[in-house]
Amino acid sequence: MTRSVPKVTLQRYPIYLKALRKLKQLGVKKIMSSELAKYVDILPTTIRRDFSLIGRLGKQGYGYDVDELIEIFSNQLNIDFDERIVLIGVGNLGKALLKYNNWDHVLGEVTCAFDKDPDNIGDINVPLYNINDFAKYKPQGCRIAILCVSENVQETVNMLVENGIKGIVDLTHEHFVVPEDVHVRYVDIVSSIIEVVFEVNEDDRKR
Amino acid sequence: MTRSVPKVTLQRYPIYLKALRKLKQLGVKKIMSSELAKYVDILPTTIRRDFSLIGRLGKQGYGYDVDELIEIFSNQLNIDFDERIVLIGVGNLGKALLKYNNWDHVLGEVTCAFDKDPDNIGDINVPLYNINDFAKYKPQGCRIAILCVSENVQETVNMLVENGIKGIVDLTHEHFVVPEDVHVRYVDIVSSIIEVVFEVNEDDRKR
DNA sequence: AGTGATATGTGAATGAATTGACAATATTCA
DNA sequence: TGAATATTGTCAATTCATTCACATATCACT
Repeated sequence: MTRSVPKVTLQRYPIYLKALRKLKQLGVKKIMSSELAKYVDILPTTIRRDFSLIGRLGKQGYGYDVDELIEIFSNQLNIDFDERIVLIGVGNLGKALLKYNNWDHVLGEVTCAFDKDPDNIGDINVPLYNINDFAKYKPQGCRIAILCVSENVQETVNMLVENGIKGIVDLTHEHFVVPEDVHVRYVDIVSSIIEVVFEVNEDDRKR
Repeated sequence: MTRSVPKVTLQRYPIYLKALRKLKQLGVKKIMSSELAKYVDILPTTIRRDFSLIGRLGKQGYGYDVDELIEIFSNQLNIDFDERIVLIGVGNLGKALLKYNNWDHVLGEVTCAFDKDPDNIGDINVPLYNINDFAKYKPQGCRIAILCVSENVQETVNMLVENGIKGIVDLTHEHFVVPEDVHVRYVDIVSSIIEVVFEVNEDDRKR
């Protein structure tokens, strides 16, 4: 992973990983780009190109070894992350996410959570602290935060950034701004719905 | 919206819409591409180009009218409040989503929910039916489903598709396949985290 | 009303991503 | 063991997206 990976490829890696896991579960041992292509609906060439950015993962005349591929993907992605992730805001959604915390062992789990009102939250499976003590309890080297708060979003973000957070996965519906060296990914169901609706409508028009 | 809109532009529309709503709420009446640019972190030219695909929305020497823009976007995107959306699978996550149901009045709320075990679910704020009765209780004209099940994913998807679902917003971690006229958007926190981590790491390397 | 200032909309240039085509190479089977 | 087969990895061509640069249109002010 030394070369710069196109943004779009980056978006496809998780798709591959997910599909490969499923295939493994189905007992598939080897796969070739053309089969995988049908499975994930991405052209074989694109797949091979994407894979080749990580290394020579396949064997000519044979295909790719599923286990090996999963291994390599996880490692390659994992190198880049023994990553400590914190969850900010333990409301309904935050709680639901924590229950997911066994995220397929795809990445480091959520290390701890913060909330403005930690006393009124039931039992959760990670340590929970007051958001005001973020500086104090922030795990060493933690750079990534999942943002689930519903109030004071901008203020919270500012505080996180001041304390070294470099990447935010945003689950609020609020808009906020960050310095340019901080990366945000929006996880927004509403936006996704809009996009799907739009696609469906475009299809309709064509017919 | 007669011309085909680039995929990437499509992904930006919801970002614009969200930002514009926020601006409106703050009392902003007009905005120019350069201001909006700082706000959403997209270059002014890109913004203007994206907008121009819909029509001549702005006024030279003046900028864009916020209200008007929101209006046009919503219309053009066909994000009516009429869109009937169903939720499939009312587990932790599904329940958390239902609590969000007042999605900023951006689009139609979730009309009803389905689960394989509707009796063991507490109080929720929409009608709840057994997934086996989907055909019976599916709202008229409903095309969009939010998928939150954790088991029998493929089977569930097949059933939905057979019953006229054309767009799926997928919150499972499972891989599944759909006919090509069905559109899927993955909402996957794990993937998002992976992407953010990548970006942060890439930044690190550059410095 | 007319003129200057300003921001849009877009053609042309650049840059990024996808796809086609094939040489290189591992595997398989005689 | 060696030839035939099958599939990868990658160069080159193409398609798609971004950005530049400026002509064009609207507003604001005198």
